[in-house]
Amino acid sequence: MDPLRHDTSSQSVKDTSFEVEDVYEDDELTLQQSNGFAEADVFSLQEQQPTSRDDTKVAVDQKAPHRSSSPTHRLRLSLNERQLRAVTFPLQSQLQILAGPGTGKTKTLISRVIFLLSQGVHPSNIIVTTFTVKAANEMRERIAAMVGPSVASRLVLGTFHSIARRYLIKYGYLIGLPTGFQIADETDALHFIQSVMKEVDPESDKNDCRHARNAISNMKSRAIQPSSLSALEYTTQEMMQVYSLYQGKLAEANFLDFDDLLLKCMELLRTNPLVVSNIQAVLVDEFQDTNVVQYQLMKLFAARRSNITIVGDPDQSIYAFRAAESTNLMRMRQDFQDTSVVSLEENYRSSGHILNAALAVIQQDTERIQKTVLPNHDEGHMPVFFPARNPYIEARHIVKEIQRLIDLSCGMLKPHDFAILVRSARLTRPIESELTKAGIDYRIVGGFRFWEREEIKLLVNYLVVVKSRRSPALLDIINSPRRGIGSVMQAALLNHANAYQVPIWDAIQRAIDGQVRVNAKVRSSLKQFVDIITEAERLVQDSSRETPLADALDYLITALDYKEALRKDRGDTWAARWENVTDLKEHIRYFCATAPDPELPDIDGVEGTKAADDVLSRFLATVNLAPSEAESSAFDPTMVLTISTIHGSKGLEWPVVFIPGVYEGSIPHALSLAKEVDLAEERRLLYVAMTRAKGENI
DNA sequence: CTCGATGGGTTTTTT
DNA sequence: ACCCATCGAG
Repeated sequence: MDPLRHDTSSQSVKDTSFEVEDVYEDDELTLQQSNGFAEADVFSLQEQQPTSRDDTKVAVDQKAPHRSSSPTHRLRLSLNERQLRAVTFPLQSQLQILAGPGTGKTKTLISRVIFLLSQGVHPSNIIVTTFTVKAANEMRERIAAMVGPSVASRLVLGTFHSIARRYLIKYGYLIGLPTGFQIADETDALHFIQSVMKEVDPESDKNDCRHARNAISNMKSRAIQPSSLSALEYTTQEMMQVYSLYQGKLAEANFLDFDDLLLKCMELLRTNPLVVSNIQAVLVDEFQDTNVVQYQLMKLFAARRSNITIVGDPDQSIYAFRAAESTNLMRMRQDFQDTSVVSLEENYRSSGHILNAALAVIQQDTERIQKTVLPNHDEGHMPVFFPARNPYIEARHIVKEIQRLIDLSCGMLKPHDFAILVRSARLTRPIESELTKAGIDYRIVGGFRFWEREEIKLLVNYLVVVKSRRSPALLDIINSPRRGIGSVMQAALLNHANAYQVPIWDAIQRAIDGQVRVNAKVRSSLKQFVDIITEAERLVQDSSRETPLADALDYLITALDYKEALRKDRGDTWAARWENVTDLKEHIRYFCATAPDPELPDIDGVEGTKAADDVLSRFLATVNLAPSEAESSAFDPTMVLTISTIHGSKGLEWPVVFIPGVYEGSIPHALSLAKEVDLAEERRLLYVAMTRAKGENI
């Protein structure tokens, strides 16, 4: 027998299961259950939502033949007692599922969704929020595997941000939001802040801007308005002024930043609750990481029936720096006095020794609420502590250990069974170079994200300019690749734009037309630049093409001679960068071929805006909200090891986990040493990292 | 004016 | 390793 495989049949838990068959056929939901939770074996319910008229496209699955003769979607879930109780908890109530690491949290949440469907709740009347886009996609896939893609695709499922965006696109006009708003990513936001900061404090540098950006985002996450006086307890008059001016700039350019998406959606639902009147159930994953605004949004989503299920674990709250408040758990119990709590205590993931070590870390927090953890595995191996003199020795040791374990297990452990989890993205460097020396492939999640890479951002910014002629993006690309438009020329253009109150794009046009004095060389460069953009725009809008967006990108890359530019400019890293460009091309082709986000259901009595959602805007929104890495599929996925920040590792697990840099200054981070609340978060961070280890009964 | 070379100072975590 | 400020060459 495979000694590394966890043998589930030895579980002491009572196995309970239910099956869903032909769940969705012609608007009828059928559930078949066995030895499960209800007396009736089979019952079916009419799709009963009068407020939803999302019936036009239902026929997709109709070609599925009848139950008796067809292969049916069949699902068997084995749940333990607590999980089952949570899954089948009565509707029209509030439920908190407190689930420690490795207790089957996601499985329980998914099963609850299936349960709700089986109870006749229409999928488009269920909102499920997840913490990342990746988690949302995985969840949709797993649900689709059980109930079919047409049901799964109708769930309103995504991050708070992406769901908010969908509501705002459709109903934003109700609160006077201009159509076609754009989402400001981190770079855009910083650009705006920068220009505001210059006005307020000409001495300010980039670091001050970052600081301001964080401070403002934190206020917005708490729903503090720029006009709020009480905010002065937190921050300075000056900062509030920056905040206020920043909001002005955003509005002027028709931008919403991440926080605005949530705030505007909150405003929308407060003033127009009808918009979510169809919603029968709201489920929130990673509840301990929601901020106040998200909590309010959750309540607003559920305003009609107050049917709320949340899953969370205060011990894994690691986003307080982003204004997440795990006290939302208590807040919810106060707001909804009948809230029930189910704790999942059985840990199916880690060995006993690992759990004990992890608990020893987190129990140092005296404020913490004690929790029962029942290891389902044997004690297993002791975790190893290796004191290293410096990062290079540490990296070498880790890589040697990985090679040793692979050899020792006779290839049973493959590189993809290993993860290296770091506190800060930059700590990966020595490790990367050791891995490269050893010839082990790795991928990095979090940290240097695909979409944040310079070459990717540049090309995306070209697309942004093609779409909107947006000034921040325009300034980013105007001299990249180098075309002789230096900072002085840029300042001149900017000046002209400001003086005449026109967009920078127009200033460029005027320079070409000779209304602004420039020398011939610059003029021809500008002309060339403008031509490239207009030609790309023509391609994007050419509806006779199959993949206009991908074609436009190809054109841009060729016209810019981007490969050559990289080779010339980027020394030894140009090849890797070019590879990223190839990945981007592939990603866009794939994107062109994929279906858009499902539309929100129409609500009787509320006019929705038909999403004028062309490929390019959809793509750009995806880039902003879902900076997931584009999986480079070139190599064997089992031969790839994972490097991730601890934050990025949440919800994942590996047989072997290394946590480098566990020393004061790294974990806990130097910037967190001053305050006990921050230290507590660092402890939880280490706890999360340690509990990623999937213990095996060897 | 632009560009490339040179040298010094640096970085938490992210939707 | 990357970002920035500075400076001299074209």
